[in-house]
Amino acid sequence: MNSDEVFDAISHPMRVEILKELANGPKGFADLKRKLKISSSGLLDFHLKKMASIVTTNADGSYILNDRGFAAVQAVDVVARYGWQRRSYFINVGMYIVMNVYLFLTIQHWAVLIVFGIWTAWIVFYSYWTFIKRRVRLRNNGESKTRPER
Amino acid sequence: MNSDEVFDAISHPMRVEILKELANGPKGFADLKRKLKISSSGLLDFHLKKMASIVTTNADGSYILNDRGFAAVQAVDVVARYGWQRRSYFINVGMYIVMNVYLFLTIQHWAVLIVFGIWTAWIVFYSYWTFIKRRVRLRNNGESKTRPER
DNA sequence: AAGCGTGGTCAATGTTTCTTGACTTGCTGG
DNA sequence: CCAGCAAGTCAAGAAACATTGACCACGCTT
Repeated sequence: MNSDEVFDAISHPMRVEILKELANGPKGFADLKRKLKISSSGLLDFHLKKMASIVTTNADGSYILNDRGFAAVQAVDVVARYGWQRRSYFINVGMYIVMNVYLFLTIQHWAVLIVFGIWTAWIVFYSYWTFIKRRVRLRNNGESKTRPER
Repeated sequence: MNSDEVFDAISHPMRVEILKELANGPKGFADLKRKLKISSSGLLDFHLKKMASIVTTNADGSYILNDRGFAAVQAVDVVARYGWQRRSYFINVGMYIVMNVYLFLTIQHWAVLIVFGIWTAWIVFYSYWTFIKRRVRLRNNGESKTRPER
């Protein structure tokens, strides 16, 4: 999926508003105009045209998001929600440790090894995903401050 | 986190390139210039200034991403990777079913109920997250086609 | 001390994007 | 049958963005 187009389509505050409106279901032209308090039809038309790569129309002519549109909704979400991934990682790993220790102590059965093995594989993959691919950091690195204005 | 600024900062192909470069570690000015094959210093300066909300400098003056910058990296990733979420959902649920049936048949022990209970809770939450919050769809809904050019 | 590399700034200009407001077309209720 | 609304289109101007190229200051090295 070519992301340039998608980010172009959501790089204006009004378009992000439109995206959020459409994430809640199909909306007609006048409907969007009212909800976003846009006085000019031309303006809404302009922005809808800029969003052509993520918005389509359904059978009755209402605007809806296509797959890339929903991807865009998620992108907005990810940006708004960044910081929680660290926490959910610790919850996940904590659960892994507690549950496996518990199972080992309570059940003496070889099948527990299967559960343990698969769960361990999952945690290894999840750690790789979190820290290597998604570059979530345990704490901030040598970041100092924003570039000084001169 | 105000997402408008973040999407503004990555709404140009060159800035996405810069983002990807910086995701691999700190880079100096001339370093970025070489890697991205930019001939003009002014151009790089312009784009780095547009990215001020997601890029900062570290102690030795190299450019690095801040937290919002890494969120942006993820946003790019999410857009590029949309479509895999459906698949990973099915893999996850499939694993849940196979493993629990297997455990029930192999181990006759009440502690299996604990595993089953927690795992079920997780699957319910995961389904909610996937379909309600992230709006991943099992198949396309009444989407017809892109808005016709007139 | 002259030249080179790093790490920029700034003004000017061309290109795009945004916004406004006037206009069109088709349908519907009174 | 015509007023009014939905759903737009389009031209023109203002504002923002992208790019170029000239310039500057510092440190190193030969």
